[in-house]
Amino acid sequence: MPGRPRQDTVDEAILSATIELLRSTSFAQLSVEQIAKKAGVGKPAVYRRWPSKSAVVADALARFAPMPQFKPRGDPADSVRRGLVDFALAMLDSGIAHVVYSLLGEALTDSDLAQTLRTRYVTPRQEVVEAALQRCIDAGVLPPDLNRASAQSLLVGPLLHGWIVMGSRPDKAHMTHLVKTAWAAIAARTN
Amino acid sequence: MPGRPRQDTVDEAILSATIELLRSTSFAQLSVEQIAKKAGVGKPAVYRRWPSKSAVVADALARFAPMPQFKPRGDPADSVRRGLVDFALAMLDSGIAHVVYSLLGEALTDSDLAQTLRTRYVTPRQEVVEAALQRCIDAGVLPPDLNRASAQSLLVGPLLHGWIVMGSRPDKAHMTHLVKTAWAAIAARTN
Amino acid sequence: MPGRPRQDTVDEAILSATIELLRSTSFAQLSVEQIAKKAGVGKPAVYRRWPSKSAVVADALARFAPMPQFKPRGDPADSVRRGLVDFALAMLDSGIAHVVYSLLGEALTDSDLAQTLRTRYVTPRQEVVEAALQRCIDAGVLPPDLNRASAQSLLVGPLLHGWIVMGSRPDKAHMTHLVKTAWAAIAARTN
Amino acid sequence: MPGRPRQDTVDEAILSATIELLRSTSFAQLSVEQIAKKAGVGKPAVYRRWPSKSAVVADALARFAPMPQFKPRGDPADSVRRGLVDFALAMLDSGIAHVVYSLLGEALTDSDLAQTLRTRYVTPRQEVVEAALQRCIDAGVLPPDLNRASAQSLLVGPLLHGWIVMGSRPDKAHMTHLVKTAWAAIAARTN
DNA sequence: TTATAAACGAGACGGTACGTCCTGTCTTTTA
DNA sequence: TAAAAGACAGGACGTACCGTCTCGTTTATAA
Repeated sequence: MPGRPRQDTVDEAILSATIELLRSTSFAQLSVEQIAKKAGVGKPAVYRRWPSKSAVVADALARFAPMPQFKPRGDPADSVRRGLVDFALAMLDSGIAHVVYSLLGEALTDSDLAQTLRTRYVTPRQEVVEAALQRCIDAGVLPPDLNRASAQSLLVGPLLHGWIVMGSRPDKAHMTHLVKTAWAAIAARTN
Repeated sequence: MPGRPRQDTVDEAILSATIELLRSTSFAQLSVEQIAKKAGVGKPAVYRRWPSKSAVVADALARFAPMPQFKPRGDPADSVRRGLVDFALAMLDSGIAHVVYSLLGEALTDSDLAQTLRTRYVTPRQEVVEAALQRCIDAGVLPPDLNRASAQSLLVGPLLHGWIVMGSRPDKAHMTHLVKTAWAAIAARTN
Repeated sequence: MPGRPRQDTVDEAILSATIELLRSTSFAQLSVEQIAKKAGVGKPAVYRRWPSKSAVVADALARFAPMPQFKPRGDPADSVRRGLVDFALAMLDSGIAHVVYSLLGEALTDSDLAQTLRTRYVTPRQEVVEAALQRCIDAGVLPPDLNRASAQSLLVGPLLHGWIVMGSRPDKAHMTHLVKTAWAAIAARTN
Repeated sequence: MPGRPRQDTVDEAILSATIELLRSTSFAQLSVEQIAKKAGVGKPAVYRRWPSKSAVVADALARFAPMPQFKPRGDPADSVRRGLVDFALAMLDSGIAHVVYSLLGEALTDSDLAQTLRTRYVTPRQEVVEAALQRCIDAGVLPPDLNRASAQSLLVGPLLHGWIVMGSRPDKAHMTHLVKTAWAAIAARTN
């Protein structure tokens, strides 16, 4: 197939510029023009790759947002609890957690965006958590009939809830407390 | 002091138009011009009352978004659990829950908005939940040293978490399950 | 009629900027963005008044291009001949004669532009010439059954023909020669 | 020298496509991209051959625009007059006369274009007319000291003047009248 | 009762950004 | 090495909104 192929460096430059800008800008205030300028790229180079600002941002998150990590060795319950707390802290430190909320809000009235966001951002992270939970089940520290979706909501939902609604950054101790409490609940009963 | 006083009907028309539009539009796509047009009002009438689109939307949420309601009689624990589930369902039915996420995301880089949103939207709702939890403490079904912030995060955080990340509307049974599990956790131990 | 009225100063600024730019730019290279910037005006202020670049330029010509002038006293034939030569020289000196050709070319595939250009630019100038010719007929120096359209073509057509095709600026003597020769032809016979 | 040679068919395709498009498009609206697409050719193939849109169009005119033709036999004056009228009619019928005006307008602020246009379009046509006039001088029907430039302006200038400024297509009779009147003037006196 | 002054709907203002199209150049594969 | 194909940086297009500023009108005090 003839024609000049797209340069991967351009993709990279656009996504990097996007993440960089989002550290100091809200999603609504971010503009494609800023992105293109910061990336040293023409606007059409952006639109050739993504159909909208939302899509660029979704991809930038997929590419650069933190991924939960769980140590496969040692106490599996502890691995999950520590991994989730570290993930939440990494989100806070990344400076882009606010974008996730804006974008999830947008996605609820834009099914294309929702599709992208789930495939590229949400699902990969859920799968990592799922695998960690499975190790706990295999080790017998979680019940075999655990409802995975519920468990994820109960463990992850509370972590950034206080931060997003109150704006005060939670400390590690508080997060550890939250995840331990939730863990006790899901470990105690059949889900 | 002379001069024509502001008409309350204009405030009302603007906020109603805003909520109406938000049922079918994302926050980013909503414009003040649309709001003014739909409200049958000039743009200056909007800017005379609020400094920005965000501020209008924050006020519209404060005015029209569901408020948690708890029956003061009967089993206090059941009152809290039922009240929270009903609140979450009301948010889903209102068609504006997505705006809350977008707006909370915006608020993290806009302290004026954050201030408004907390004062007018978040805090009033937290206080209602707080009072309901206090009734449980008074009745002895929750420990007296309960950490209120943690408890709210653990109870509320999971409820819409699955919906926002997966886009599938949770049913009442699932929500009831979530809130019961979380409740068991906070009731069981000292927080 | 409600609403803030348009400012005449904005019209003026846009047309002046247009003429100014056209002295050193071809019609094809001129951009609405340049015009707006030079006029200290937003692009929408231009598009609120005219539907296209062509329309702005047509109006600018109508407003600022030279108008033929004929002395009503003295020898009427001499008045016409001198007036036409002076008009041609004024067009050359104005630095915008080239635009007339580009625009007439555009008008042939754009009937809206053609309409504007004729109403606002061509016809007013033809009428002035027509009146001067009529004075000659009244004075008996031109035949009463003169074909006006032919006469105008024969007198005006040759004047800038050499300039436009060869690019060399004709001098006054040459133009005087052309108009005198053409005059002899139309005065000699019934048209 | 090695390598693939240029295909003459490409030149041909580009110029044909240009002329074809110009029958229904103004010069300003024409784009190189359209030309390339219509010619089934890449843009670089165009830019390899011509430096700009203007240059392509100038060459297309040189290649496809009508050329004045004069019968060498019979009455030489009649030959010139008929030839000029037929030429003007051919220009009208070709559907590209409007381009000539736009392009001449552009040429006045673009000396490269002016150069090309004169060498390839204007001069060849003037030379043909010049030769026809010379035959008239040789035959004694025009004065030997005829100013050729003036004569061409007087004969050719009026022909399309009415059409371009009024937009109404002149008929053959009217053109014949114009050229005869002008002819009488230049034949009558020393130029 | 009459100023005065503010709010009203409307809409123009200087701007910014949109998403598209085109420019003229550069880079790839194919022939 | 020229071909087509098409990506590249850049710039202009014409539109939608931004938040501000007149307009002419309406409406309620305060003089």
